[in-house]
Amino acid sequence: MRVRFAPSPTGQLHVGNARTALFNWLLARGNGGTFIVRIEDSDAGRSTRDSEASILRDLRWLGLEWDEGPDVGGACGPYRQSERLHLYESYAKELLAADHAYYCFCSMAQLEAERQAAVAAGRPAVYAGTCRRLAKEQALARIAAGERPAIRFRVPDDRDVVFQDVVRGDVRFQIDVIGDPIIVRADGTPAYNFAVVVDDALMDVTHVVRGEDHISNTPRQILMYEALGFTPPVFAHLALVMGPDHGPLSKRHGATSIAEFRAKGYLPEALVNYLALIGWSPRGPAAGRSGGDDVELLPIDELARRFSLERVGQSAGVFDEEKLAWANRHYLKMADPLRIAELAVPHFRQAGLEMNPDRRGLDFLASAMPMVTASVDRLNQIPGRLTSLFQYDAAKAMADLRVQEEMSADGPQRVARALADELAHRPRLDRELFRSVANEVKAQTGQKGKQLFHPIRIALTGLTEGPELDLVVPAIDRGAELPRDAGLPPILGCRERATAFVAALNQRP
RNA sequence: GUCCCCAUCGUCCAGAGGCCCAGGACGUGGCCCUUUCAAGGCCAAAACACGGGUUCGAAUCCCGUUGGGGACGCCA
Repeated sequence: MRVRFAPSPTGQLHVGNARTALFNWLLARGNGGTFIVRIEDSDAGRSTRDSEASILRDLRWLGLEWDEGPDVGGACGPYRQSERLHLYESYAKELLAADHAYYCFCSMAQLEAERQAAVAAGRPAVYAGTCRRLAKEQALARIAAGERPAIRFRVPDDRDVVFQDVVRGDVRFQIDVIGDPIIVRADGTPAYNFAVVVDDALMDVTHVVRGEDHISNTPRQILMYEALGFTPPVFAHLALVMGPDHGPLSKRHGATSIAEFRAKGYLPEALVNYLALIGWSPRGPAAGRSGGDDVELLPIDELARRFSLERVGQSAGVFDEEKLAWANRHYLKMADPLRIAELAVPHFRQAGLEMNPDRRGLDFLASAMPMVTASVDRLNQIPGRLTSLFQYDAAKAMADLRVQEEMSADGPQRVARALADELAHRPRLDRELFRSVANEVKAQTGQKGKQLFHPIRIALTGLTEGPELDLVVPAIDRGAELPRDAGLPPILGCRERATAFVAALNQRP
């Protein structure tokens, strides 16, 4: 089995295309097949190397490694259409010689007028066939005279085209709605429908899995396979991914490119897992209705093991970022804290916290991850959840109305003072020490439960909400012990915080 | 306009004639847990687009309607 993903390098890798790539990858990996990446850059004007590089980078980031491709080579290269021009040229000659193709001198304006006339008359908007019957000598003469024709494939007119689509079943196209497609443009470059056929055939692609937007190209491509003497591959057309309004997914729905999702702090394994769930389910008929195997969150290898084209759905799916976020939370919790810490660093910087942590700094950040990964959707929310670590300003905290309100009562004030006193003669806190301190404060003030812990939270973090104190407090004091050159912003210890807070408390009107 | 595809809870899926007065997941609501916000646990509401057939029996098969999507490029 040989499958391919063939993006045209004209922009970012979109979630829809990424899903197509993923399904191809799953199919190949689940069947011991070969996954090929081919760059469809036959439109030189729109294709860029930057775009190619970013698409390849995104595919790698998703973990969709390929066996053959532009940068890794392979037996059927080159893998950029722009480097295969000689091949298209030779096959075009072959088609011309066999009269399966002909020169077309029609002007764009003429074509456009014919198209409009056809639509107005209620006829299919296909090429009228003006140059179809042009004698070859005549065509050659016009070329000799300096005209630059395009080359069209001659679609037979005596039969409909029927093919078996793995996800759609039998698909039949009436032949009269298939116009003769251009296979070589006037400038000599190959057109899409022709280049794919030549490439897929020469690369021995056995299964073409692509978006449904290509389904209407399939009959002409099949005709070309036949004219060229190649055996057509198995086709599978995937329903498209839609936006929440059931329209085409677009920027107005929010992020649409893989790069954007990465930038927002989604993990590749979450994106891959979620994408696999649009139009496919790891639950087979075997799962039954009594629940059974209802697991949707699976590692990519397991997805590949279970994947089958036959089980791919036929209807379009709406992209649901909420469900993506759910998958992301899951993988955030599963992931190695050190990895998450490393991934979070750029987000801290983006949030305005300059840092360049070394090993010790990263270990510290990693130690703080368990208290946030459970309560966050994405990496870019981590800094916000951890502000209490790096930013402590007693005066600023006292300026908060909610804080003022809470601290206006006698009980909370006594808690804050007792806490400061207690901390004054204590070493840096770990979890156990913090508990004993809390107990001591409780004994001295008679405050307990919420009355006890909320003031402590405010005094130590300056905030009225945040991660569990049991976790934050030890983290703060671990951070306070970090050497300056660990590459993190300085962290004020709990003792200093409590003292500063009481001072601010005393100063307020 | 022409052709092609699609149609189960708000969303993603399960369902391949009786197992379904339809099952799971996300989201939503409620409850529990809890020093806060979350997380987590439990419970609940929520769908077979419509109309005709076929059949003893249809979410499942057929036809039509409606609705949605896609394609009709010297873009891919």
